[in-house]
Amino acid sequence: MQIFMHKNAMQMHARELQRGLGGEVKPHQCQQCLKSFSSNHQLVQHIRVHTGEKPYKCSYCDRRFKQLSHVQQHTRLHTGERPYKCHLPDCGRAFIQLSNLQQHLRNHDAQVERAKNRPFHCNICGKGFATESSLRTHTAKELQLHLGVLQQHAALMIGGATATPCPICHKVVFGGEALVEHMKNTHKDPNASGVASPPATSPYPAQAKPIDPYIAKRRTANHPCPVCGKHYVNEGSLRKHLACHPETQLTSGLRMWPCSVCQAVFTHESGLLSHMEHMRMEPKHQFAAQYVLSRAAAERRERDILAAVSASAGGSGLLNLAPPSPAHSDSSSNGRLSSSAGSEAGAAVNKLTDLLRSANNGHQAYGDERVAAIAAAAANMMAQPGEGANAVQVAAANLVSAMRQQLAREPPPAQPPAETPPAPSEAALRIQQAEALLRSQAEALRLAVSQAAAAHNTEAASPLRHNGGFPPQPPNDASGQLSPELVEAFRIAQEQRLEQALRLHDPRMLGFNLPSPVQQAAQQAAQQAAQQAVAAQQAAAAQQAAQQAAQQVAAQQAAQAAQQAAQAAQQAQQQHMQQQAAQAAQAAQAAQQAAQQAVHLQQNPQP
DNA sequence: CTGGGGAGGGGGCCC
DNA sequence: GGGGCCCCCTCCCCA
Repeated sequence: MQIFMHKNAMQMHARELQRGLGGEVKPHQCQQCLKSFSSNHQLVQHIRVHTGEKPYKCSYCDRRFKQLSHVQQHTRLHTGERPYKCHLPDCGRAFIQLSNLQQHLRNHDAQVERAKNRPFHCNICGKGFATESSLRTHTAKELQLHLGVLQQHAALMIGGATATPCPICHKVVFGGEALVEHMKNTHKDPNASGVASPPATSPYPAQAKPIDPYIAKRRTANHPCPVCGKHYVNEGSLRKHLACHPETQLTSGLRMWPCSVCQAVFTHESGLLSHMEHMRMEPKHQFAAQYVLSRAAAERRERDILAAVSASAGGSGLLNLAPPSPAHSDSSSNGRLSSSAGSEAGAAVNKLTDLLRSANNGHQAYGDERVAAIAAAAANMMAQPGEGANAVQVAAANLVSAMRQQLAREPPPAQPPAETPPAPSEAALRIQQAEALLRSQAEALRLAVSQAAAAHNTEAASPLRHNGGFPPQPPNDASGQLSPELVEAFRIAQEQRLEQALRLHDPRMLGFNLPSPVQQAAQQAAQQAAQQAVAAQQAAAAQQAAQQAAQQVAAQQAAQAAQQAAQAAQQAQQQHMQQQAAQAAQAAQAAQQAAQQAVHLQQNPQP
């Protein structure tokens, strides 16, 4: 590039010299501006500047130009041809004009220079800062904005691989059937199929009559972002905008592995890992590389540990649930407890599984193993003998309550008639939301377990207490054995945490040893985690109290308490007091759960 | 406000 | 002489 620039500069300089020294005669002068040209052809071309004449017309649209070359350049807008490609690794951008590529290359150089001057990078948005203090200021100021972005990402992640953008309007629908419905209803396409379009070499959808991107752009701002819905007048603006939505790579059900630093995308995890390995010393990639590589290593360790735990504890769990791994589940068991379980907890799990299945509206394969495993784990803990209710049991009750509430949630009041059941996409979305909720509940459960273990500090406590709720090794004796369902529940919680850490590029969530510049941030994160644990404990205590009160007094009082707590939660939410709202909501949940249990006890008095 | 890409247009050179 | 191509500047829009 440097050579190129020098060449151009030298050419320009040579021309100026030639003119300045009078080496070239320019007999053709414009009568309006008195400019001189060496040929009549150039003069005629120039005069069009004054007359406004545009003799060259685009064959694709109505635009006209003064020079033929400008038509040719413009035509690339219609054909999509981008002959000037950036040769730099991990870029691959292409341009219609060479000058745009040259400017782009200059921007690359400028970026490298800025990266040198700004070595402190935000783990979330990637912005660079010259000093650590300015980075801290940014982190404190932009936290709300970051949270918004992360929530947006999380919303799409709930959709996961079933989130499919419409090839015409780019609206995101969930599932192939929903896409078919959307194509029929919105685009009047009777031949719509849910099959994703083949990988397009062009950024525009493959159709019998291709859409002219330039015409489309000139007509209206009809380039909607499939994630946030904002519209852009041209493809470039949308593509630029899409850089802030890495999850838009999740099209056609094919999982992609994007680098959040340089926007490079890989079709396999190994590609991303080798990319990070290669870029780990580059300043902008430094943090992201460390976390991505660490996450991959941690996941490998997890898989090994789980395999060891399953091998040693398999079949000896309190609940004889089929192992959660898809490889071990089949259509006959389908996550349902065997009849040998026979316990009340087993019945509860079976009921929950049925609820899941009915709410799933026929999509039985979706997440059955996971949610059934969580339910089994929760019921398992509830059924364990102990000295009264403890935090773990209460948290488990909370989990089950949340599942019941989520699964019993009715569709919106304006229900369609019975002959027109809700669209499969809605049902699938509800299930996905339910799973997201259950995952967060599993995380809360993990916190409650570790908090309870730390508080009581008993020797008989679960082996979870020293490692954040995740069982790292097989138990030593039969009394300390964990059921595979419980292992799965905690594995899911851990997996969720890892996903968050990956998306945040935040080492604090992984608990790794950190380099000194980020230790302070890690301490802050640890404090926040401790606060969360305290909040969980408080909520659990409130639940416990409500549960006991309901059992001792009456279901009516508990129901009243639940109503009051729900009102408090609503009030707190209105005041944007999210933490208080969460606690109140948990209390409400617990009270409701207590009410249900009290009713159950009244109806089924136990000996 | 700044950075970056898209796009239009003027002018020069080569064949 | 004219067509074709290239270089470069500039403005606009968007994040």
